[in-house]
Amino acid sequence: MNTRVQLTHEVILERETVESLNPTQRRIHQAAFRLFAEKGTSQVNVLDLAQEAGVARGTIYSNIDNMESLFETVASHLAREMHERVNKSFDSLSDPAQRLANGIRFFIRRAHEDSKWGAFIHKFAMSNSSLREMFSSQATTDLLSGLSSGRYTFAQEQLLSVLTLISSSVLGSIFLVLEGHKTWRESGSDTAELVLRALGVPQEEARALATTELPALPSID
Amino acid sequence: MNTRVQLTHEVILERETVESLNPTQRRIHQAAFRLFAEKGTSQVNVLDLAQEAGVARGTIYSNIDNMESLFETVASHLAREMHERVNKSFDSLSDPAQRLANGIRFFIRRAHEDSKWGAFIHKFAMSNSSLREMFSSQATTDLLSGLSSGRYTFAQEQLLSVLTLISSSVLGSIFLVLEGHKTWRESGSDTAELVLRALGVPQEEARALATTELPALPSID
DNA sequence: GGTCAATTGAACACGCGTGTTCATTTGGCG
DNA sequence: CGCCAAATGAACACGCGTGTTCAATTGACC
Repeated sequence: MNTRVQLTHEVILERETVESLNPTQRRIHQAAFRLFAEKGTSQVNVLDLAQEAGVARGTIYSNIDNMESLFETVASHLAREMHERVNKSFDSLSDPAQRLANGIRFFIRRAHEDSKWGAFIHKFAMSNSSLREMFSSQATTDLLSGLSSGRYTFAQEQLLSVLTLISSSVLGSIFLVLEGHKTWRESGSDTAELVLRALGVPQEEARALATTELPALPSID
Repeated sequence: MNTRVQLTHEVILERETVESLNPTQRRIHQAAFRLFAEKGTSQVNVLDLAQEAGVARGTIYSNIDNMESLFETVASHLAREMHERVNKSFDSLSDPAQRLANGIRFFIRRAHEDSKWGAFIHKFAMSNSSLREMFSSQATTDLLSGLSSGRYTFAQEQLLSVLTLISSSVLGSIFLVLEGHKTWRESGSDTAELVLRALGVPQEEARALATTELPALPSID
């Protein structure tokens, strides 16, 4: 029972029937999220999961198929949730450069505020397709509109390289914050500024865009 | 029996007595390198390793202590080898921006030429300290000298963020190449150009520096 | 109070990987 | 040829995780 949702730039994410999760399943999924973030997929076993969820081992088996699909569900749920909240926040912003700067900083701030979330993203953003799509669908639209409005100065053929630069530096920055080597403010502003400069935004302007007051992430519904 | 080696910028790598590896141990280490690259640390078991090395299971146990130290040895050997070769190539280059561009492209080209190497770097560059040090020690010197010569225009306090941007975008680019989404030439030049622009190098100059003929990596001894 | 679905937790069989031991074989070298 | 260190591979005990079954318990709801 899945419905398909068309996103801004020909990227498709599956909408899971999250609503159909009963309380027990929700606890299991939340526990799984924490464990995956801490230990990585291959290190999470059923017993740990049961204990973390405060549930008996048998309950796990009667509520999930296997670890793999559980992980997939958790990851795509995460991707969808973040994607929607960021998009919602973008409703009030038209400047693609400002949106990009804010997007970058949203991710980095959230990794700071919820280190489990940050760890999860950092571990799986490259290997999981839902998360990868979240990153690229988020940025592609704004990159293209920024290009055509002359705000960015890179070649169309470099789009994929630019996308990769953006997502990987966000991940690197999240890592920096998680390890405590930088505050999220510094790391977020620095990364946003550097990325904008790479795209052709003049230094002073890039700095300004990267250091505005960052609004709170809207919640969904 | 380890000797310490002082690198250019107060970064220390251990010199293993690689020479002391007998032929059997060398085969085991090389097999381990391949398996770690393919499957990740936690998925390599003794039986697989023995088969890949063309050796009996008992031989593994009498030649290594455990997987963990084996991995550590392999990783730091890799870091040292690459570090030395890149450094050697830099002997003939004085421009920090040209060195940085070439360094970035060396990594990406090598990942293409030896996909096992690329996979290993991509998997472990962030989590292994030897590999992390290789990245940062490689770049820090040139970043600082480029800063003081006015070639780069970023703030000293952003050094760590810049280092992170560089290493993570190289990793992202390696991923792109490994997945076959881009050729190493495009991906390498794009990444080098984008990074230089982020540091303040004007677009045309950045493009030129990122598209020069890339020399072969020197071999060591 | 009775019903029923969900949860519990113990028991079981199974596979896989570890690390050790050891009798046997191999192959290089004096 | 004989020596000896290294390599072999089978056997063993062990721990851990899986996935299944099932009788007993819980607790929400009518």
